[in-house]
Amino acid sequence: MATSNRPLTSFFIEDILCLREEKGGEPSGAATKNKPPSEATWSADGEEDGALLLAVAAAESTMSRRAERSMDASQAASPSRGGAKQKRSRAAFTHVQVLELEKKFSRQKYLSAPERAHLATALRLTETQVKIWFQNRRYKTKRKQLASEFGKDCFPKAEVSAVAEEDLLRASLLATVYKSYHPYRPCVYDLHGLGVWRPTVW
DNA sequence: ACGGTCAATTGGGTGG
DNA sequence: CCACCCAATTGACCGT
Repeated sequence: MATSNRPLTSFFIEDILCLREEKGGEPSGAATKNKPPSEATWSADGEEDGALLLAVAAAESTMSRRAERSMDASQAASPSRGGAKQKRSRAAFTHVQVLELEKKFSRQKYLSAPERAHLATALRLTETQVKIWFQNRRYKTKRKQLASEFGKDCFPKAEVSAVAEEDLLRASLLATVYKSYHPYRPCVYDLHGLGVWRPTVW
């Protein structure tokens, strides 16, 4: 049961706000029985942090209207513990947050605990949020892939693989981000010749 | 209105 | 137990 994991998930936003204030503090309860950082494999990721934090900071000033409203709503619905039923809040991650999550996901579908903690801190999300995002993302990818494979039977020539489809998705996401924040350069997303990202488009 | 998207929840399973 | 996973569902929010 997830409840053992996170009993009061409706207070996620509160956690985020706490994180913002305490700067990297652990969200209370849940998912934070951290293993020792033995598996802290920050080979290439360490050097991204600067840019990452910059990007997140920048994103905060150019936060999407949707996310902004979401935050406002969550604050308005600040929990009166023990009172009436809490209206479930649904956080809307900023473009940059999603972008960084996507970027990470494109390289690895699973995160170790330290990796998750690191990413969560960098993006100012809770570890649980990062975990759930990856969970949902994997499931989404799988569904898409199954759908496209099923579609292939009906339309054998439709070789638009799930991967290519996702590239398009990312590309459009990138477009949105860069339109709203130019200094965050797309060259960051060139995946060492993997051909996943096409910064030259920009 | 309404359908789509997506973060969050639920429930069942696995491994250490 | 606990943390994590997948799969499915729920519910808030958005564009139309």
